[in-house]
Amino acid sequence: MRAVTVGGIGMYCLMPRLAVSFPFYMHVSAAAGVWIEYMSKALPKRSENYSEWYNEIVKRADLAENSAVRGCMVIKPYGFAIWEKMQRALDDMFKATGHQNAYFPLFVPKSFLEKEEEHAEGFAKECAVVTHYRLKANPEGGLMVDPNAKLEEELIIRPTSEAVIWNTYKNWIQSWRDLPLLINQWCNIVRWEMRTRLFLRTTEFLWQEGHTAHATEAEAIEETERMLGVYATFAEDWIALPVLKGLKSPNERFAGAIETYCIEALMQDGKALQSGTSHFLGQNFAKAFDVKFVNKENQLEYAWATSWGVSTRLMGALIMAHSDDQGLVLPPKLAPIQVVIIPIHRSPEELAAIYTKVEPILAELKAAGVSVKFDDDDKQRSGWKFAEYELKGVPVRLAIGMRDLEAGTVEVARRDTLTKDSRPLEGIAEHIVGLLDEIQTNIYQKALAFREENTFKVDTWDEFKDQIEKGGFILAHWDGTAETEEKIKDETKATIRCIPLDASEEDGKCVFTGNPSKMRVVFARAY
RNA sequence: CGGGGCGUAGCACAGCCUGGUAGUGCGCACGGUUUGGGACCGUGAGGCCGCAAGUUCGAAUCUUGCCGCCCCGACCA
Repeated sequence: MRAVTVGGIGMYCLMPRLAVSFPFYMHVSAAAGVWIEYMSKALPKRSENYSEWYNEIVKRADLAENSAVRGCMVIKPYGFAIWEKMQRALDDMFKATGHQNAYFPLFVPKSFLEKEEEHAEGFAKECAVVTHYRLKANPEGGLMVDPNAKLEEELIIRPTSEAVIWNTYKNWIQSWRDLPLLINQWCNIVRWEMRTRLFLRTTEFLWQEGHTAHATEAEAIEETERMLGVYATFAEDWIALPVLKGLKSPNERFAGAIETYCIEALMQDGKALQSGTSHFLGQNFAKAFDVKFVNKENQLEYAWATSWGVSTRLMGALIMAHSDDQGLVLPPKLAPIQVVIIPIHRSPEELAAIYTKVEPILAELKAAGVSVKFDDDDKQRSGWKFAEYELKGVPVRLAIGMRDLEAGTVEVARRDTLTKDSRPLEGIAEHIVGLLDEIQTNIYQKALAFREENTFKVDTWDEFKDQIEKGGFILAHWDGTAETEEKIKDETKATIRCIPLDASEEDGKCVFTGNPSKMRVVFARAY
């Protein structure tokens, strides 16, 4: 990180000395406002260094920071507030589809993890293992692991909970009357990744994992697809993020699954981000953990399983999908603060006068369910606040000063378009409620337009290699073999993101081998 | 695990080549002037210069070893 940030940070540090002569640029916004933007505090530009831009935005918008523990982040209050809003919305959707929350242990005995063979193999390489249960004073100072406190059996810190949960389900499921069993858990998990990035890939992360058991294959598949639908709806309606729904190729399938469904989103740098997965697990786990039930015909059967999850990676998707060079852009539905009101005053008397006008607006907005902050903090000046709330992605900003009091107006600024205009105070709350909806829609439409502009049908290998460098989703024919997929990955770093659920049959030739193909699949480089 | 880079104040860095008062900017504290797009001036606090050993009269600086972090690859939600 250090090497990369030198340019950016170094630049800011030089600024004060050069302030007088340093060029600033103005950009005239579409509606009325003119922005004067001093570059001194600017973020790195997306166009120049996307990943540095991402890292800086996460830190400077106070979302998260690297902790003292390798690969693990501290999610800061502002970032966590966004995550909580995501949790709330998702949790409501889970409940509405009949699920209940429960909690299972952090530790998975090694013998449990071993039981489903593919599952074990898939996760073995990235497990944190607890081998001892006690420390003792080290004669050379500090503490040491007590060699006498070795665990009989190692405990794995859950990389996912299928094993513990299906071991539990064995005791919960006896009859078809016990099914379906629809459980979700919110928790943290650990996957020992080689390289980590805030929110996108951390050693420990927060997620939710749904684990359901069903009496029939059809029911389980229906559940898998239902939850994929929930994820897609959440992504589109809340994150304002258009997603492709599809199936993973066998190579990319979850370890232990018969079929993995996913939602895939396109980020502004042209890379794909897997944003959620829903797995049809067949009877694999029921067999591994001996979960049988008596069906209506009084016959013993193995239960059918699904699991599905989304993680704090969604925060990464949220940031990368919408934000700009001024900072975060939050969809109103997930913004911890939807509206900020900034008074512009010189004295306590002026502030008091402003507040008499602001108070009813605050009340009206709160009554309408809008989260609004009146920032009369005297320690910062208004200009500083403008920049700060832009950095933090607050969707709507109102500024009100003495000029407005005289004119009976208020300045309304939109974060998504960076426009501002002056409006009458009269009826402002109602206007804002409508504006928040408009912003939510606009952000989604913008992201959708971006994805459409960056989705390409490609039919030749040369075109493919060329386009993959430029980024975006590539729709291409594939012969359906793992070998071809592997070779394409080796040559281009592109993977099959998904086989779209809504793809129509179309005869064609595999872009790599020329073998016959019935359908286009989606290729991209991915996070 | 392979290849690069870096550890000096809360943060970002300079100083090291050529050994001898520990420096700059941001931030922080106090005071004043300011306040419609990241204010300015003044004063001040803040350091085991990653750790250990060595060379030397003397080490942030030279040597050796260790530890940690970051970036690029392989692995992944």
